[in-house]
Amino acid sequence: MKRNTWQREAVREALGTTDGFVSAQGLHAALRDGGSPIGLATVYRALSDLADGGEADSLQSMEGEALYRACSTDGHHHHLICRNCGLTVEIEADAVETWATQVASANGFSQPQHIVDVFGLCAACTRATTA
Amino acid sequence: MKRNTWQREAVREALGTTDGFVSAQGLHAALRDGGSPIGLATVYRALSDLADGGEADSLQSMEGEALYRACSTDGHHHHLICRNCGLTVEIEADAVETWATQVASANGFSQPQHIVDVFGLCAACTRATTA
DNA sequence: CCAGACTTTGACAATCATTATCAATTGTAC
DNA sequence: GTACAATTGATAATGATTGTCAAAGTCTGG
Repeated sequence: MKRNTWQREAVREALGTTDGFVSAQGLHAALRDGGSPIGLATVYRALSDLADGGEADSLQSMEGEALYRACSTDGHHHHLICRNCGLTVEIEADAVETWATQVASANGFSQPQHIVDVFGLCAACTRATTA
Repeated sequence: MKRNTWQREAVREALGTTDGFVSAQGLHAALRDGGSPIGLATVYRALSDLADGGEADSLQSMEGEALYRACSTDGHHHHLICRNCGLTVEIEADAVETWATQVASANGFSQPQHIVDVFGLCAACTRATTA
């Protein structure tokens, strides 16, 4: 049985009000700063529950942290992430989906899963870096 | 100045004789089993040197480990990996390359990097699992 | 509203991969 | 061979994540 606790709500809301991807640690820090006495372990649990339930997406940052995000699009999609400021754009990639499936089956693989993410510098950060 | 030590050679060779991706820990264990007194830290250092020098590819497994592999293809390419036995197929993906670049610039992003890997069950493991 | 059953919490310890430390060792150039 | 600087490796340190378990919270049926 799943129960409704203010902690879970807090995590869900904190995720919702964040623009880009956040680490569990970062989200915990933010909640603490906001005055919430929530525990770190609880944030980890809530996040992986949300990810399991499809309410959040997760990915590994290039530094090896697990990052989470509440995504607006319901279905399967990928991300374009600014490696400087964290700005995230959701991208549809039907072409890539079918490509992945094809490549997999062409080589005899079943149950394909794929990791497809694009990192870069957003327009603003590109300007800032160049300047 | 770069020096040639038997340790570096050992790592290079161990990588070369491995089919799929290996974790640093796994490679170290293999070398030790083979009678080499090489140190764990050294394996890590050698691997990241090889990766830097373009002699090896690295990726993050779904379990959060860093995996390494000596790749035959010189240029940029991606991988199709069996999540059960580690069998790896190198795949060319021009379509994906251009797609990534396009998506990035369409959204104002510069310096695009992308992570594109496909995991699945290879033919053999599919049979084994179904049986 | 109340009790009891069952979850969830959270402080803390434990784990796991990886990185830093630093003295001892070993290539390399001359 | 000698001297110098890079490399090694045992071990400690780090940092994210997960396990533990008693205490506290939540839901359900009376």
